[in-house]
Amino acid sequence: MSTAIDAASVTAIGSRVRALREAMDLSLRDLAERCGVSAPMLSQVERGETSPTLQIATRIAHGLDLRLSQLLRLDEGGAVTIVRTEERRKGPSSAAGHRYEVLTPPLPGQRAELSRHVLAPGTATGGAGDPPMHEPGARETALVENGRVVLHCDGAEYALANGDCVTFDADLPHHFENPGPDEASLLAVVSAGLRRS
Amino acid sequence: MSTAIDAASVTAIGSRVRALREAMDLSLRDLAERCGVSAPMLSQVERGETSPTLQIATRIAHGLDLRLSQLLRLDEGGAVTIVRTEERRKGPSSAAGHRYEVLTPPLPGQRAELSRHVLAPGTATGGAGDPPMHEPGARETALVENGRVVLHCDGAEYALANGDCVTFDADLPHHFENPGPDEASLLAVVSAGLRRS
DNA sequence: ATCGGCCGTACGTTATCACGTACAGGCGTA
DNA sequence: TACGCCTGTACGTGATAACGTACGGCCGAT
Repeated sequence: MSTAIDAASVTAIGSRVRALREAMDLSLRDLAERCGVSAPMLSQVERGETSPTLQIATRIAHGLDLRLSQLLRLDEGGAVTIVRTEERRKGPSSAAGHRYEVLTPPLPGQRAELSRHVLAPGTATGGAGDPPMHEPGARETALVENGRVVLHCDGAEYALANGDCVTFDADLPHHFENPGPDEASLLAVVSAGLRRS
Repeated sequence: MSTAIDAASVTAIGSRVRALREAMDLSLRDLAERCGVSAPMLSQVERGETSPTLQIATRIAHGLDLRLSQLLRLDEGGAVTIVRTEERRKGPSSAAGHRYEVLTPPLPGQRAELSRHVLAPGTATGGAGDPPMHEPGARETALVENGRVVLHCDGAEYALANGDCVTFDADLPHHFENPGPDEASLLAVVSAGLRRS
């Protein structure tokens, strides 16, 4: 089932490996020694004649000083995508005092989603209708643009001032709160984002 | 060689698949039908008793509405890391008219690097000493904070106004230019960041 | 010209992946 | 209780991934 797509991506991996290997100026045997995979196997993989095991693929990636996930990241579409200011997707203006916009395009291959959140004094993200918690493995980076906010993450609190940048596991329960007297805004980068069907 | 690491990550993948499947409330046979892989195979993969082929792994990922690269991204670890405003790493102030700061911590597990670039009128990123081009597979998202910039990517040019957001493959040759009369600043999110040895 | 060394690939063997079927255990219903 | 239905796993078979070895082709050195 869907073997066509599979085959395509598999051969893509192959040429990718070859390109990287040649870019590093390694012979098949060099790479074979680096990663513990036989040279003929590498040759077959590069030519798309076989689909390596995750185990083997991991070793190949490591031999190229890559993580397997990085090696496979050639799938999702290339080119350039622009989202103009007026095209931004607005989040539901549900929770009082909290509004946000998503700045990145809604592509499935998108690895990082950028959004800007504005919090009125005394309000917080995570109200009903807000994006609550992220999928397992998700990771979030937030930059405080204006004002002060408090990050509540997995029970703990972290006070953040203007310009501070915080990174945390987004699959833990979390939300941002604006305690101060002034309006606060922050940029959030969520890297991961899977989706139910 | 390095079979220990392999085994670890492979079994990790397994539990990951199981967690995701259960989170989607699917039985083995449900997922089997969704992705075209037999239920017993899925069971073995989930328990780490076998290392699936890239082909099979791809199908499994698709059955979970994921790209394989996303499924494998469970590597690097967690917690919360804060970079205060005054702790930011400054980029080399080499190129005249271009200065930048890195906002995210220098952790190896970091998936997305956030940086702010300021361009004086008539200048561009990519001068000598600047971060030139990114590793293969890297992907970059940029948000124009102030002024106007032109993205040069792989030969083509893209005019960006204040507030525009652009996403592109960062392993292509690219740089930003500020043509306008005013100073321009932009936030860049680079997701990937691998490293040669 | 000829040899040595390295390149990438074709061959044959073994290990194991992936399948279909068949089984033990839990749950709601008749 | 006994039945049907579903869950997840053990078994045996065919396909194939991965190995080691061996071959033709290319380049530099002697």
